[in-house]
Amino acid sequence: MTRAEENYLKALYHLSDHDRELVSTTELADRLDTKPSSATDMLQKLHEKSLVAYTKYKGAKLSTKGRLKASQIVRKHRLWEVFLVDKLDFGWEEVHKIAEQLEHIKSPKLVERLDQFLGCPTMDPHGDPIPDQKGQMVVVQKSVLADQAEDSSAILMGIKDSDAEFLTYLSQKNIKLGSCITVLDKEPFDHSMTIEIDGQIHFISKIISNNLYVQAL
Amino acid sequence: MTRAEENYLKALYHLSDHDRELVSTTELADRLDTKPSSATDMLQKLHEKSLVAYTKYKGAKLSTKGRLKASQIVRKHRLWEVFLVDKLDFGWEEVHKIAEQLEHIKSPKLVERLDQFLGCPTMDPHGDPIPDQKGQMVVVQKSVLADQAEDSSAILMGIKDSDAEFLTYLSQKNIKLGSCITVLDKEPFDHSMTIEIDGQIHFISKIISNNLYVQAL
DNA sequence: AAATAAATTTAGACATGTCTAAATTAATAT
DNA sequence: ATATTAATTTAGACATGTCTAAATTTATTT
Repeated sequence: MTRAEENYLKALYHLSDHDRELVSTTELADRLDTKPSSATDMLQKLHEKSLVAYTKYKGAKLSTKGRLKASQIVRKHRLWEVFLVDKLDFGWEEVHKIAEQLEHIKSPKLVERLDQFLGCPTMDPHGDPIPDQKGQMVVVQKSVLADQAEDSSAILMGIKDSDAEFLTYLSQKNIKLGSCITVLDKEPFDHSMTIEIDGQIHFISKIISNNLYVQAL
Repeated sequence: MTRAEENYLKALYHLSDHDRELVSTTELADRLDTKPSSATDMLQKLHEKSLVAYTKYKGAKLSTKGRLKASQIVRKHRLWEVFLVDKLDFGWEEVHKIAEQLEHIKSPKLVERLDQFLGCPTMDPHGDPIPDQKGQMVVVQKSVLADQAEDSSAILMGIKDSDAEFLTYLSQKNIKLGSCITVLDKEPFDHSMTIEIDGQIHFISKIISNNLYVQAL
């Protein structure tokens, strides 16, 4: 298993996460910041290895074997993120890039020892679930802050699109996983809202509120 | 910096450690389990990058820049080894192969955070010194158990050639860093010796006693 | 249903790092 | 000092993963 192969499997895993049946070469190429022709080459290779079901001009999806392999990479990625945040005091916006390297370390024993060392966490620092060795993970009801009713409260459970910039934005506003958010006001016009967190008032746009997973109280 | 380049720098670092002035392509190739022609190619490339001083048909040695780079890789290798042994309870014979992967992770911040997390250790699990950010490390008097006088005692400080098989052998005999070793008898014939560790008697050959660094008491 | 547009694949090229086999240089022996 | 041997380098090839440009297939439009 080369690093490139692993990256393609992981990309397919995430793209088919949102229940798209088949992933196109263009989507895949965009995700991996490469060209569709490169994606084609790799899909053919992964198909040969029975990790991907690929039909010319149609698209690709992971085989059972491929999905398991991908989930193990995601497992490693998220466990290392927990390590970086919980043990080395990194901010949640810093860990993704480092975990992208660490996820390729090959040692099943290391993964399981790390898992135990961290207390077998089920969620990573962004609220994403950590698959177990078999690829299973806890399923959480994902509702989005944007859909929360006025004058109701909710706990921040996860970040939908956790890119570094957005995470920094949240940190600056002292918004973190587990924070209790109260919706004070919703503007019907642009769907922006006024919220309260730890006694502080914030105005957030719909783009923001749509990116925050919450659990209603 | 590619992984291959890093491996060549590290190999040069270790080979010139024992104060050989120039390293030959054959030595380098042997160490990296590759062919001399490949070593030549890489040496020319590293010379271009001013990481290595290389003269055709003569040999190569690290430049100041190259040595610093190499020491940083060794630093990472040894810090990760400490992590694996101290935090994840790996045996000292298991960690080398995993650390060979971890040493290539690129994140200066990670290295320094890890260092602090581990309590800024100066030695790795095999008793080898850990270079600091500038490549400096503690210099320890290295005497070898073989040179220890009869009826004297010494503390095990390090392993000269710490390959996995040898380390497993030592673990089985309950010999570890810090163990107090008393030389009961030295056989002048083959230089084998009888030693006592934690009340247990062992007979060891000169090959073994030559591989154990000790500090006399 | 044919023509155009968009997506996808193929062909051929390049970079990296490796190899084998041949050529060259250095070391050794007579 | 020359011949032979050993070490080293060069030349040309291959595998991986990428690219651009051209060819092909699918989707869309009229």
